[in-house]
Amino acid sequence: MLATFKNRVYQVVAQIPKGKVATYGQIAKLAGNKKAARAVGALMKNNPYAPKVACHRVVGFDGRLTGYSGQGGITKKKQWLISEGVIFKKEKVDLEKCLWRQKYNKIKTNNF
DNA sequence: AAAATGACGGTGT
DNA sequence: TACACCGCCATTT
Repeated sequence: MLATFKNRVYQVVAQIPKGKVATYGQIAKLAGNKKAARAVGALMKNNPYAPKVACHRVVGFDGRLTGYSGQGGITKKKQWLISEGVIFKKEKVDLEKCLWRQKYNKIKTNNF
């Protein structure tokens, strides 16, 4: 396993749980470069690890469905996500509920 | 090695 | 919502 950027991206994407989605920027950040969101998309297009890599669970920063070279394109991707339990707001994903969170925010043990 | 490419992110009209 | 522009980055040719 080469520690290249793209491999890290595939590694991260493969960890996205069902019913959740991640943004290109988030993945890029986890991979080491939060500004490499664009590069992430390009890597998804190649997607040599498909279907192991859940490329369909990757959405835009606003939950917007961009890209997807798969069959049916965006429409199919949308349906696919819905089937996994992802909630949709019009043409966008409800990031408030379905955004993948690798790290949970520190819980306040001493509230008040 | 340099140029071209793109499934982004953000801002403006 | 649509369209145009620009900045950014890794991969590919």
